Amino acid sequence: MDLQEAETGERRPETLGEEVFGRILELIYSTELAPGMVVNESVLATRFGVSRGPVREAIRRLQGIQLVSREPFLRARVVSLSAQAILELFQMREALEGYACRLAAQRMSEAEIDALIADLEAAHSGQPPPEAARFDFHERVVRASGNNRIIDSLCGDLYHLLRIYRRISGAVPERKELAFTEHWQILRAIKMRDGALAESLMRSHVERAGRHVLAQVPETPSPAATDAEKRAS
Amino acid sequence: MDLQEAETGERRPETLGEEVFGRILELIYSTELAPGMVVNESVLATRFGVSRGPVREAIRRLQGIQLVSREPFLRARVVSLSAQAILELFQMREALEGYACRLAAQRMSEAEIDALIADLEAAHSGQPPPEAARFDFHERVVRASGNNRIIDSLCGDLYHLLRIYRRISGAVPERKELAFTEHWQILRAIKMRDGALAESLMRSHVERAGRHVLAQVPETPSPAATDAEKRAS
DNA sequence: TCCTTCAAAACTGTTGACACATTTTCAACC
DNA sequence: GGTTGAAAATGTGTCAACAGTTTTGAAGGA
Repeated sequence: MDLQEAETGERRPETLGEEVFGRILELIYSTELAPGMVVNESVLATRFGVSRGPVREAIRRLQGIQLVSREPFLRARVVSLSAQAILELFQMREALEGYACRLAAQRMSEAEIDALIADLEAAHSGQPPPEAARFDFHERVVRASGNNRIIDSLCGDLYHLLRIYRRISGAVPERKELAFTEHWQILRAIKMRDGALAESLMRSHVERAGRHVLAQVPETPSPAATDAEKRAS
Repeated sequence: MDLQEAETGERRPETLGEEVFGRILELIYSTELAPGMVVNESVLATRFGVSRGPVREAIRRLQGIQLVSREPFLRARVVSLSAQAILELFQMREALEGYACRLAAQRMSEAEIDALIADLEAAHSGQPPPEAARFDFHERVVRASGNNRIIDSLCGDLYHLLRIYRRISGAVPERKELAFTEHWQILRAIKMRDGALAESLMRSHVERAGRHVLAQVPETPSPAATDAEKRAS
């Protein structure tokens, strides 16, 4: 289980801090570290076979992207988003993805647009892709905006938070069909170079998605906070 | 110069990491650590009379909010924004502050709006306030949006970056007059509860401010990068 | 003179130990 | 039986030393 030995293939020297960061992220995604649970430095350090330094660094980085909350001498915990916080998260997505969509309508080349349309339809009609190269419409549009700051914010920090709560709303067939239609309309607006329309459509789409997630998570202020203590020991 | 001794007044236990973070921030604001200059862990540690641990933590936090750039084993440097990066920064502000403005138009009470109008006019007609309680129109509007995630992003991370480059465009009388007019128009739209108009006006206003900053910083890919080495030694 | 090579210097990454704060335990006391 | 308060236990904050990597700069060759 040692980290050093796991690094067999030669690649450019990655620090332990980076590695541990990714490992903890996986623990959070897999709900082994569920929202509300405590993130213990020593426990993780011994588990990964490293000292507390790199673990501490990784946790601080997770704090930076708001995945764990913490105050000076208190224990760190995986964030447990309230309904209010989820609403705010999707509002921020509305603002940023809407604007990114407007930029994309201005900057994408005809070829890029056509390629994106083709990929969208292929992903919809074809069988589910091999997960490795999954088609992510939102990420594609955001990256097409060309604004690296917005790209980093949406595909970095916010994406991690969304991913925790995406599992909830995933795999609902009817929603999937509706999403395809909305995605297709957005691309149509981009192809027409109507930035304002594209932005408006994207906002509506994100807002709808947000409402859907909120409906699935009606009232769970800190679901795993209590029994988390048990499992941590 | 020791940090422990400087902390004479009793307050709740703040960690050295927090303290050092603030100190380095001040060094960056005062241009003692100018864009492009190296941020050396050991040097700062001895300067502040602490070990490298807290300094390292503070630097990592500065990396998190994108004020210093760094790769694994390379030296950390204060970011030196390119024209492209400044453009992207203001675009993100457009998206976020515009949306915040729309939210503010929906959520502010009549009393809050009137108070904000009064403060705006007082700050404009009256003599420059005592700096401590400076009137910041943008921050007031953003906080009025009620979206904590957007508030943290704009008043936290982005604000630090803007502040470094705000010095450049500050104290230009004609710009100041124009800004007041634009601020006043935005508030008028908010009072009319016209969120779409308020958002549109705020976007134009931010974009104009961005162009103004860009005009002052035409071509300086890394101005202090070269002579920074000298001063660092 | 310029480029290459290679060792010393400087710096960052990592570690284990120690100091301090918080939480929990548990016994004395109302 | 419930409450209070001190001490143990747990966990975070800080430090100094060591290890690995990058940079520096001087010697050697074309």
